[in-house]
Amino acid sequence: MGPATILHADLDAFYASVEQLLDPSLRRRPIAVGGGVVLAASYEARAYGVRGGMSGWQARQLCPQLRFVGGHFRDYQRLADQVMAVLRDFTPVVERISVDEAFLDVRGATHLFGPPPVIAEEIRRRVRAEIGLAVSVGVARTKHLAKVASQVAKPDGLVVVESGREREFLAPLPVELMWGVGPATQARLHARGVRTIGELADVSPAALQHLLGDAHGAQLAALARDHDPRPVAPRAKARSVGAQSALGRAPATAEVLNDAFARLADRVASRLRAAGLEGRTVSVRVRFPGLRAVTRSVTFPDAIASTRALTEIAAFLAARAIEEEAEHAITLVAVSVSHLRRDAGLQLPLPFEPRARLDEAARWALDRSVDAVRERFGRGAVGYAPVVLGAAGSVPDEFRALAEHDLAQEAE
DNA sequence: TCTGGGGTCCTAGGACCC
DNA sequence: TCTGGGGTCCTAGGACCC
Repeated sequence: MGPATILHADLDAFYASVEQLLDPSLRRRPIAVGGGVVLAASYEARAYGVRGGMSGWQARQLCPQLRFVGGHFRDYQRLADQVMAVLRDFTPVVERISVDEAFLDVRGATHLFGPPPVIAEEIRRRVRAEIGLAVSVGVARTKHLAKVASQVAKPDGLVVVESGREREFLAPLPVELMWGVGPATQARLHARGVRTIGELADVSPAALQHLLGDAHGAQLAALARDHDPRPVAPRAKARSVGAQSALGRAPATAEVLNDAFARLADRVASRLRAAGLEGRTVSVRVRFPGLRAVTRSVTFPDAIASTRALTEIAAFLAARAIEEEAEHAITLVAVSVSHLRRDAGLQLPLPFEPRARLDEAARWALDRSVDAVRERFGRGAVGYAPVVLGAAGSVPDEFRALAEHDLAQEAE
């Protein structure tokens, strides 16, 4: 059994903490970032039961004096990047898993900086002193344990799980603290009388697989017994790139679909081209009032990366799905491209609809020139007509960018 | 009065091939 | 006129994560 050298560092109530850092009058007060939906709540707001993901009105019911603040999304990215830079001062083995959290393996850093708990405290001290934010840290032998430990450490704490005491640490904790246990799994486990990780470890892997499916059951059985071999590693290459847009309640017309998918396809295709990627499969998701949603996808022999091809394919798939479902209103549309590969440079004509076969190479070349202008003058400088005119997107691009995964890894 | 946006992985059935 | 098994790919849906 190896030593506990894996750290999980997680910024506390990140968006809300940044707002309180930027505006001292918000400190020690219940605030929420967002409007229609709570993107993040300060700890003062959480004391009232306010949680991320809640609708705004629901949050106000719980906490009438709740202050909603606009998101300074560029500052979130900037400050989180500074925190990551601090982490990289201790080891290059940093795996960033979202804007505000990361794993580190400090195995090779102890001779310079001391044992892992000392490194963890130094990280917390520096992030507090240099950036002004609280970061909680878990230290353990595995990623899963380190992550659970940082959750237990919050707010503004440090929890070290000593090597050899892992199962003792896990046993009393509720199952929903485990990576991979969400509402559905939690409900199934509770129905079986399993509430703690210790109780979960007492269930046979076979029984868990029967209850939760082969892969998921086996994984939870392993994690509950503290078997987690995953190393801290840079992110694997991206497998899909997508974008979505909530529409409120919109009529399911061709105009709405064309406009929405033009905007989404523009985002997705630009990111693909910037990363030198293209994809063979286009998937579309349409959500109807009542949260029911359907998915449609199509896979081509050749990959695409042009905005126009993606727009046409996505709008076509969505229109067909809406017709099949006999719906007349939609609340959300999404498009995603998968089966990614390095762009071949040579773009073949797309055999999607022979009548309207357009030269994919020409579209791609046009898109590249649009990308180049935007790079110099900004996104608003140039765009296809529906994108420019339909710029009523409710969410700023800076927020979308926060959630994007890094595509800058080699694919295939 | 009903949850944003960007992702990953798994499952199950059907088509198709050997 | 159809028995048996194995593998891959595609599609649709769902759970989960931040």
